[in-house]
Amino acid sequence: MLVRQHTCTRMLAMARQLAYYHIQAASSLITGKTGNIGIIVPDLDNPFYPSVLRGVQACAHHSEYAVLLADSGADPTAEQNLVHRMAKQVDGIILCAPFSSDKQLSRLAEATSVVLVNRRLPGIPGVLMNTARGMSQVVRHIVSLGHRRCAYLGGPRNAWSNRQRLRGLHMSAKSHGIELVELGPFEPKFEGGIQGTDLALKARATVILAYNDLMALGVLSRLAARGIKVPLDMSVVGFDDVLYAAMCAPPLTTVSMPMESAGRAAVNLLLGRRVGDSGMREKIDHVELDTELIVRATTGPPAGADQTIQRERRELETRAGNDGV
Amino acid sequence: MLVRQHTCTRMLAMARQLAYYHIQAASSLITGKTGNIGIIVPDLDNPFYPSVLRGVQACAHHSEYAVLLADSGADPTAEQNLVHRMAKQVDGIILCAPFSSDKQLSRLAEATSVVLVNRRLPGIPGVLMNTARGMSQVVRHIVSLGHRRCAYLGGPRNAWSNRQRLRGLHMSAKSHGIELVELGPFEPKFEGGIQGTDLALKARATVILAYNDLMALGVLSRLAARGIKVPLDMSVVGFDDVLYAAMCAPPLTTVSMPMESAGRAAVNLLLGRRVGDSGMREKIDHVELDTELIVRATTGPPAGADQTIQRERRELETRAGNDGV
DNA sequence: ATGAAAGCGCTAACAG
DNA sequence: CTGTTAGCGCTTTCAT
Repeated sequence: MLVRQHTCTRMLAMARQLAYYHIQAASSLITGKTGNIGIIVPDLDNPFYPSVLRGVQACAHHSEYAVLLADSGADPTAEQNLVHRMAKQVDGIILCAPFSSDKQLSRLAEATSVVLVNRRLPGIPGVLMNTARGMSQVVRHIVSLGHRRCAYLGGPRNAWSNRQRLRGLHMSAKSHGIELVELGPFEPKFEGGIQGTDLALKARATVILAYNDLMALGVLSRLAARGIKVPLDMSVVGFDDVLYAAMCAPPLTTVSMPMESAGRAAVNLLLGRRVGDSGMREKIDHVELDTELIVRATTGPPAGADQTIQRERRELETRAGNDGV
Repeated sequence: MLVRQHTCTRMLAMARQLAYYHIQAASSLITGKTGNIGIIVPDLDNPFYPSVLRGVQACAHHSEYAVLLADSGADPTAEQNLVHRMAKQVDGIILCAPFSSDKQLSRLAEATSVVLVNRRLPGIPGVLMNTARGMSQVVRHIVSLGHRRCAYLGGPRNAWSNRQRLRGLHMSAKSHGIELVELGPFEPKFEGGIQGTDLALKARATVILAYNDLMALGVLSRLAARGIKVPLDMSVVGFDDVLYAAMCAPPLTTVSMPMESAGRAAVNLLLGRRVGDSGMREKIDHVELDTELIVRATTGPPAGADQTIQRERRELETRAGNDGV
């Protein structure tokens, strides 16, 4: 396997001189490996996806893979086509497919090696985010602030992660005995949040939990327009921790999703467990990443609680005074 | 070229039966066309680039091309490598390269067919955005509001578009006789805007013009933290019109850059004027897209002007009253 | 209108 | 350890 220094240099020089360059297509023809990995996202306008894209891109390039990108526009049919079109020129596909049915996905997984992001489906590897954990942190947080009635602004009814979040929320809400008003479904965008706000207000919730940050931003905007102070008169919490969540006013309390890590994990999964790899070793084909509540400035005690808290504080002071004397 | 109906159906049936699918790699070997186009962006975290990516993606897929994506991390060296790595498996590359030198870019353009986005370089096709136009609209807008002293929060010193914006600003400022305080360079991000704000305040500007929206958002945040009302005590205008510019509070006055159109235009340029296409026809290799000032809620008359305006209004009323009698 | 054959640049298997 | 060869799936050209 060793080659003399001299020979090596000579070869390199010759290669350069002939302007040689490796043509992937030719070798792929015979090896069957393309050196590409594909990623399909439903909507590049949602800052969530550029973030996972970033992780995918970084990790893939680190492993000398190129990245093929496609935007399905959240349309399952388009998604099908894209996967099939891509399948021929990639070694595997990372699929962000919140809307396709399980059956559709299973069919797709036959065309090529795929790993799902943010969706669990037995038999297909995937990277998941433990939203139940984040959700339970949210509930404990708002309960500790004194909230008793919470509105959830739902995302698309058939989005897997929406069902997931709702499930986590129901569990936590029940175990903490808080009332849950379930609103929606809404478009998981700014406008959806605006719509949901008025409904939540009417439902007399003291805290609004939005399906994602984009919606939460809409909530913030609508609340401001209606002269409702955050977090004084209303608390709001989002989901995702997109870039803007930290930049808005007031900065948004939200559950951070490890989007970039998810992208990296997806690539590793894809590269570690390939299609022809019918190993008997236990397939470690699911990765679960933790989510974390990030408390910023949009959550506080409910309006009613202020007086309670002030009363308590006064009592404490009085007592302290008494003790002092 | 015609084939009988019967033969056609038979072929199709056979193809299906054999689970035939076209392998791009094989044909690319002989035709030299890969059916892919590449795009290299400096930073996926800047919402600007996902937007052009969207345009590229949509347009490419419309033309049956696949899209190879790479993130250079704003590093010219990485960019060089990426281009060379990509060159072999794409028919052309769309390059968002604000930081590379002209010489570096020229060298890259030899490796494959490239089109530049947001950068003019004779000899290399590119899609440009007429920032001078947007900038002049900005200046006219703030002058008409009564501002006389404007701070510009500069982006990276060597970013092409920063130099471009500055040039446009200088021209317009001079012709309208407004004072210009040039600050920076700053990181073209939220944090950069925060930094710049205090400087602009100290410089007693009544309007802050940020290199991009992300910085403008930082300005808004810092201003709020310091209790300075926008647009009452300070006006701010951004650049780009990213998604969030319309969603923040107050909504940001900004110059909209046609990012998605730019992506589409880049693809068309690439596909229309290919490497072997040494036509004598005048090479229409530059596209210029218009930018437009979007006036939202962060610009208003300067603090001092309020009284002036009120006085004027009073005078008008008085006169009207006199006229009426 | 259809069939046959050559060869794109590479890798893998085999011969020296 | 080095050199040779066959052939991956497709397109193109040439012959029928």
